[in-house]
Amino acid sequence: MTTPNDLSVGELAERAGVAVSTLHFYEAEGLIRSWRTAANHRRYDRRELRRVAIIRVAQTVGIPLSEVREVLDRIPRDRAVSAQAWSDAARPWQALLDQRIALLTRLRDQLGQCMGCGCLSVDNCPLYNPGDALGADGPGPRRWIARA
Amino acid sequence: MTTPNDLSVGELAERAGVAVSTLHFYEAEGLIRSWRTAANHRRYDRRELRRVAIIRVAQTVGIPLSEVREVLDRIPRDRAVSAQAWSDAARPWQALLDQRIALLTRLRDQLGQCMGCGCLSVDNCPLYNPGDALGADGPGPRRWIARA
DNA sequence: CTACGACCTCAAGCGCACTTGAGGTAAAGC
DNA sequence: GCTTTACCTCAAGTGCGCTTGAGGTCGTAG
Repeated sequence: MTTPNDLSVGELAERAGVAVSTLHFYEAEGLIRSWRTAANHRRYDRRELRRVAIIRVAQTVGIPLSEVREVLDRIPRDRAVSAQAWSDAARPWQALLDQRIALLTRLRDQLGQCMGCGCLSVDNCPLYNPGDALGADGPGPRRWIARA
Repeated sequence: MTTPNDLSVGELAERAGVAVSTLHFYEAEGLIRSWRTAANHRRYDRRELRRVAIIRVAQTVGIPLSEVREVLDRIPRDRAVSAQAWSDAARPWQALLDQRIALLTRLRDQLGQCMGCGCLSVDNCPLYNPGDALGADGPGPRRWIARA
């Protein structure tokens, strides 16, 4: 049983729209935090809901969890957080979004033309600039994020 | 040695800005095609360069290779392809880009506010709508693609 | 008293998009 | 002849973001 101010995993999962296993995972990754009941069950402060929501939004934008953690780590848990502080935390992501929107707009406007004209190549295509968007080295899936 | 009209893997890799291993991979996945010399070396028609370029651009936008293949498969190799045909092939991706740009714009304009106001939740946040963008089921990384 | 559901842990699996490594061939340059 | 370089194959590894499975605990309802 939970009070109106703390949530079980099941409850948090439902309210946040994610699987219980996902919350376990986020917690193991240090993105959210819980304490335990006598029965060793997790309890979450209601405010963790906001963190989960932010994680999901960031995922939508393609921000890796490691970066989400960096942002979340700067937000204190022991005291009230002003709306301003949250907005400030979101600032770097807004810049990222700006870049990303610009890139996609460029792609949209030129894709048909470029595919048609055959100009696509490393040297001379206005779109095809690998360093621009696909910077990741090493194995694993390429991430599309347009990094600064 | 290659004639001006066909390329070795190394040449194609350099001109396309990808690793040789990537070309091997794309070929195994049926995205590009080659024939072999007497020494069992791959030779690519120059036009494969355009295919590789398109694959990379699609990757930038986050389109999975399976879908890229579907598009490429509709483009004939045995005859000249009109600019119009290429543009037509790009059409579904343009629609996707439109959606994606709209989503990101929405995010950019509301992220700071939403993070600040604490409205983020499944029920009532204008941004936080999981079905909207994170539709993938099952294991594996979530893809952010806003699917139609 | 037993069944049920919700929770727990830990290890392993999965899908994608590649890369890396081991072991080998074939032609070209010194 | 020897070395270098470019290529070949096939199997296995990598990183991310989770899910799945096996095996177990706890507390309430019937």
